[in-house]
Amino acid sequence: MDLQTTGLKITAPRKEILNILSSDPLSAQEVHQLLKEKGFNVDLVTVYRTLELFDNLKLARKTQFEDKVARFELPSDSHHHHLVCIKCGLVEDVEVNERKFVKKIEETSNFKVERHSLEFFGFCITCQRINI
Amino acid sequence: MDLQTTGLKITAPRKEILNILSSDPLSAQEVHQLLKEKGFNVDLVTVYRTLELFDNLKLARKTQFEDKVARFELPSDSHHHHLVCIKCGLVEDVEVNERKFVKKIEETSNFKVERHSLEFFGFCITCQRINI
DNA sequence: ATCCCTGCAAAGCCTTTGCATGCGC
DNA sequence: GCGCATGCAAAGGCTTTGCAGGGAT
Repeated sequence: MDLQTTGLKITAPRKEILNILSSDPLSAQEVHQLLKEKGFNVDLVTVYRTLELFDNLKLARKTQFEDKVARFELPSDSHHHHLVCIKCGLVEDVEVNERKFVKKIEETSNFKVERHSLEFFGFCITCQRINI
Repeated sequence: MDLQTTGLKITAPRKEILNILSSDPLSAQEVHQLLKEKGFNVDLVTVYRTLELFDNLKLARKTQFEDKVARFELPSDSHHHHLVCIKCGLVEDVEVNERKFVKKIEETSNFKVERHSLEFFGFCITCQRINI
């Protein structure tokens, strides 16, 4: 769904935030910082509200890692997961085919699985070399 | 590791908190509430500190779901994951053999995976029947 | 003109920190 | 008695809410 078809307004902050989003999950604060660097002074509250809106409209997807800040990324066609570097914070996308798991779990547990989260934490290639 | 061998002290709050913990992941606030119900008035801050301590000593394991509150459970011998009911909040343990995934990911991505999180969200059997 | 959107301020919630008192060893 | 543990108060960080002014349609 996009903004026009819902009767919602296309505004400068919304356009800029949508531009900044990518397949890398960004926190509201990071988006806010990036906006500032580009010369757009948008209130942090507006960033939060806009990201929440985008998530509702499925223009973005909200994810949550261990660090308890919410992150937002553009939804990609393929369902994917993340590799999060514990040291430098780098986030890489990774594809995993976990349908079998979900199916098996539904069969053995009587749970109806709606969604799942699967994230990997470790060291990216750079940080492995730098030696902790 | 246990308290004695580390030189740490065995106190009433620590004993009670350890008693309350189970394989169900509980938040600090929930532990605090349960203590109160049992007649133990332990400060919420103490609960936070104790749970953090237990996690460090591996007496408990800290996990984090989507709701951004940390939860603590007794570590079971088997590495397991959770089924979280979106409606009633019930948490069930589930075992999944995901070693193959981790191995494959390390091979294809150059990431060194230290740990991962895998949680499933859906509807428990009761809430499926009650009809949302 | 209408209603939505934004910014500012403030509050809410979970969690952490500082400090003096208290308790286990 | 020493040093860690606790309680109380307060702060910190992320996020949400209230409200009035400004802007898109």
